[in-house]
Amino acid sequence: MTERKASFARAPVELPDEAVQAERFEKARSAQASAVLEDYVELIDDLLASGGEARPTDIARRLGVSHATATKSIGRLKREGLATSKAYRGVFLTPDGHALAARVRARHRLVVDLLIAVGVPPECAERDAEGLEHHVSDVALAAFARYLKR
Amino acid sequence: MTERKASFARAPVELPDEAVQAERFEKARSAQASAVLEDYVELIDDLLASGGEARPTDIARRLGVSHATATKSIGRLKREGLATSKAYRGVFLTPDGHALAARVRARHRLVVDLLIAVGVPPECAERDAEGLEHHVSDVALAAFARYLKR
DNA sequence: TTCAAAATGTAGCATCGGCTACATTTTGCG
DNA sequence: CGCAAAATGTAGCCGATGCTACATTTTGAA
Ligand SMILES: [Mn+2]
Ligand SMILES: [Mn+2]
Ligand SMILES: [Mn+2]
Ligand SMILES: [Mn+2]
Repeated sequence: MTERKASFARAPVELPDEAVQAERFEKARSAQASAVLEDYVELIDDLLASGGEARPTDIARRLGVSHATATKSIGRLKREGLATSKAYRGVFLTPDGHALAARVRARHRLVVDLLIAVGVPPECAERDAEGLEHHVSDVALAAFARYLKR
Repeated sequence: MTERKASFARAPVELPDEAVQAERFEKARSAQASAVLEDYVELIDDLLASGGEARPTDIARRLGVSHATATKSIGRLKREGLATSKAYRGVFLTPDGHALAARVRARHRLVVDLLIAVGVPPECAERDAEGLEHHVSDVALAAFARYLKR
C-alpha cells in the first residue's frame, strides 16, 4: 500500500532451513499425538492412588468429556498396552502405564514449578501446564530442574 | 500386593476439584484446536515477508506435510477468514490473518527467549517452542516478559 | 513453440477424539 | 426382594488432519 520497496517497516526475515523447520513441526505433532494418552494415564494413576478406583465416569467428568469419549480413549490405552479393564469394572494401569504415569506426573510438577518460579500465578501455572507439559523435551526438563535448584 | 492399608509407600494424593480440573483440560484442548491455524498463518506471513510468495508446496515442505494436507488446511484458513487464494496462485493473509500472525510470532519469540533465559539450549528452545507456544496464556506471557526485563 | 516436469487441485481413505442416542448391566434403596 | 437410577457399553455421526493416487494447470528449458 503506502509501503515502498526501500522502506524498512520490518527487519528482513531470515527463514530457518527447510529441513530443520519441518523437523520442529514434526516433533510438535508427535508430542501432541501422545498428549491424550499421557493425560489419561496420569489421571487414572491419581484416581487409583487417592481413592482406589478409576471408573470411566469419574475419568470422563474430570477430563470434561462425555463418558463415551472416555471409554473410546481407554480403549486406545488398552490397545497400546498401557491399561487394562473388564466390562463394568474399573480401569487399571499396566506396568508400562504406571511407569508412564510416573514420568508424566514428575514432568507436570516440574513445569508448574518452573512457571511459578518465573512469576506466573499458581492457578495460571496449573492451567497452562496441562497443555505445556506435553511439549517439554527431556533436555528442557533437565534445564528446568537445574534452574530450580540454583 | 505387599502393600498394607497402614503403609505409607506414597504421600496421600490430593485431587483437585473436579470442575477445576475439567476446566484446565478443556482449556488445553481448545488451545490445541487453534495450533495448526496459528502455525500456518505465522509461516505464511514469514514466507510473504521474506521472499514474496507463499505457495502451497513451500508451505507443505516447511511444515513437513504433504501438499494435499497443506491445501486442506489452507482451505480451513480461508473458511475462517484468515487467508485468501485463487487457484494456482499463492496464498495471502487477510488483515485478521496478518494480525494473528503478528501476535503468534511475538509469542513464539517470547517463549524461545524465556526458555533460553532459564538455561535451555537454543536449538532445543526453538524446537520445544513450536509446540509450547500454543499453550501459553496471556497472563503467563506477561510474566515471561516481566521476567526477561528484570 | 513445444512439451515434460513441477506445481496444484481433488478424490478417497484412515485415525483420532469429540458428540448424542440408545441398550445393557450394576447398584443401592425402599 | 424388586426396581429405578446410575454406570457402563456400543453404534453412528462429525470435523480435523494426516496420507496416497491421480487429474489438471502452469512453467521453464530445449
Ligand atoms: Mn496435560
Ligand atoms: Mn498433567
Ligand atoms: Mn507452533
Ligand atoms: Mn511458531
